Amino acid sequence: VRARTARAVTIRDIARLCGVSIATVSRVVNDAGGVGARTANHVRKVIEKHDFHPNSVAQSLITKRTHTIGLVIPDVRNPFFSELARGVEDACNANDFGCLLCNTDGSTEKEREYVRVLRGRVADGAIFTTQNALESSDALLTLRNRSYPFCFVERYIDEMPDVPGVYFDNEAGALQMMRYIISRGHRRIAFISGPLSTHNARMRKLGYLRALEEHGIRVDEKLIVEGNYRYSGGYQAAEKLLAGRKPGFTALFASNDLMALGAYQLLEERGFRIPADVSIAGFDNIGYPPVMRPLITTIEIPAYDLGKSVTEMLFALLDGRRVTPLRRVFQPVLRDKGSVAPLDGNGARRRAAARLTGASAHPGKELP
Amino acid sequence: VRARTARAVTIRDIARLCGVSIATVSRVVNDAGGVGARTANHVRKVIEKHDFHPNSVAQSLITKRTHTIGLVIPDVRNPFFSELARGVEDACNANDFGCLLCNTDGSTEKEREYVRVLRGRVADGAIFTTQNALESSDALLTLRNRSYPFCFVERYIDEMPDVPGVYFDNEAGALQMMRYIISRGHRRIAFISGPLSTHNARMRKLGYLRALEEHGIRVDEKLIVEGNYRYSGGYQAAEKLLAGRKPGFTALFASNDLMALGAYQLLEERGFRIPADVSIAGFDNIGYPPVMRPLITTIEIPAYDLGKSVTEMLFALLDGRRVTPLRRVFQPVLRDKGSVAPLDGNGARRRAAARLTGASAHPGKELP
DNA sequence: CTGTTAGCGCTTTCAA
DNA sequence: TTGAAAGCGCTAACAG
Repeated sequence: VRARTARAVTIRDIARLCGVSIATVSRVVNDAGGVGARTANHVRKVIEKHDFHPNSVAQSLITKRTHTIGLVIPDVRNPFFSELARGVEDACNANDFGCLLCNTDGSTEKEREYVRVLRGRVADGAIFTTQNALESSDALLTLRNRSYPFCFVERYIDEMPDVPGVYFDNEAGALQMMRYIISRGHRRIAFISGPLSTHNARMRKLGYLRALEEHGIRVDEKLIVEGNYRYSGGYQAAEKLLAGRKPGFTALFASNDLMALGAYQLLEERGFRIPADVSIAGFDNIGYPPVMRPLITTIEIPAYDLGKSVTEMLFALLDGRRVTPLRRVFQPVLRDKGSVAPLDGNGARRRAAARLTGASAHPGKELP
Repeated sequence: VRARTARAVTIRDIARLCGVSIATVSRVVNDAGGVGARTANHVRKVIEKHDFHPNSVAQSLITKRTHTIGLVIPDVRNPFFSELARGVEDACNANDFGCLLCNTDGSTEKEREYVRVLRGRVADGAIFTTQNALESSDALLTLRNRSYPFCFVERYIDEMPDVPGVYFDNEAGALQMMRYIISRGHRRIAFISGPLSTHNARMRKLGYLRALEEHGIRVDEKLIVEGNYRYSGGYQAAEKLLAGRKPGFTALFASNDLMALGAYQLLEERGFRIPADVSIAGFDNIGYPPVMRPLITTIEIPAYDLGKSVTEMLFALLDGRRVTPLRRVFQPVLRDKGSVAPLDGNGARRRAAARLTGASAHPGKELP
């Protein structure tokens, strides 16, 4: 298979074929006007006939625009990011831009590498999302120093307050969920945070703490565990929370749905019924097919809209338009799916304790 | 916010700063050799100091390689495609390539548009996946005529037998599943196909039919419904299958997991228990968090591997290497998750009929 | 209205 | 070992 790209027809070929200069051809190609109707038509016909397509690399070299942006995310397979990516891509598409997909797996190394590639002017600008804040910011700092246009989504870096971004009000979301849980009568509420190196994890935790304070509930450090936003992390965190054998809580609030589900598995394995024995709440509102159970009461983050929104923000930046406000913040919506039960007195806790010796509901289940 | 890209430092700047020619700098940058050690070191130091990065657009113009490929898929939000995309991206990354994400939603219009963009030499090659075969092939035909390098994954177009591709043996997968279902005692097996305009849907159906023939089971057209690979499509198809009020089947085989789940919902709403009353099987093995129920016995398609594999195939094409074989076919693996129950005599069917008047298990559930 | 010309930033002969 | 020079395919003044 000899598949090397054939020599493409160039603007010069068309010019020669039409007996005009390449400038004229360029003008009709770009609808720049200033070309006689007859000439223009003829040129168009020849272009059509020979299926000429301008070489966009050459165009980019001179216009200094590639019409491409980079999207740097941890992993497209995470439903949250694929949703976000789709929002970005749709916005790009609407503006005749392409979107370069960059998966970092949260690795500073990979992110740095992508930054290197992007600033080679492969992309006109870039969008960066969640990452451990400090470690990788040096790469971003050089970008900023070169005044390379970029925006953040759900990524907050203290050192760069001037970078435009789209955010979600994580603290408000956690606060709202906590108020709801508390309104159902719970006072002993366990919390599984995200990795506290990330800004959003810290904000969610802040919301949790704020709510406790607001209701005069004493913070119990034994009820707080740091997770990693992954399923297995939720499972392990729940394991840790139950270490003392006595479930010191009637409700469990995980910082994202995946961890909530991981915790759900552990709890179920230990014989707890949810929400009868323990209530569970999550964050993200990952969309699964409607029949899928369990359903977790959660906070919805409009990932698609976040993606679309940053992209438009980035375009404003690219156009040299004023970006106001510098930050756009999306507000949370609570999605009640019934996994937080009302608490009648101390009942749930006592029942839970009683079930502790019960057989595992799902003995041989593996973690991913 | 004035964010227009600042003038970047160019090779000429470095040359001047070093007192050498740009050719020398170029040699150093590309490790082309033929440069004195002292000069090279000095140049490297200056490059480092001024943070020079070669403009890749200019490089591309001359080398005629952009180090980017295009990935054209229906929708990243579909877990199958995000998995595939990740495989593609990883392979790209390993070869210092970028991956341009192109979502078409199955629209011929969008696909054509992307083809136009890609052939502008934005990408060195492209990967195309599932789509209605005939309608959009004209765009692909022009690509081929221009000998633009591209490959298929899970997309088969009769008119282009010479395009390299990576495939999944859909017929074998369906056959394997059917044999399994039949081995459990089922003879009345309903089938929900994918859109028959696609090759893989036709192949899966073929596997279904082949298995029936193999076991001397008469084909009942009333047990075959065409779906659309979507959740709602599975729901509606199941509705149609139950139209006569009597479930004329003891097992239901859907051409993908999403439809299987949609059908599951309908069946459950109608009061059937699964798999006690009706068995259900799917295709794709979409990965959900481990606690999630229901589990559907299914055929696994290694989407990630498919993606990785085509990408490597495309790279071979780009290198002018011989692509052999022209087609790579991945084989199915059955994942038993317990949704296909053994059938004892006619029991299941009779029980199912009896339950028909029962109340809906999930009354107010909405479709997406 | 149209053509000439000078690059965009880089790679790559070809000479020295 | 190094440099000069010729482009890659196109756009954008600037003349005519």
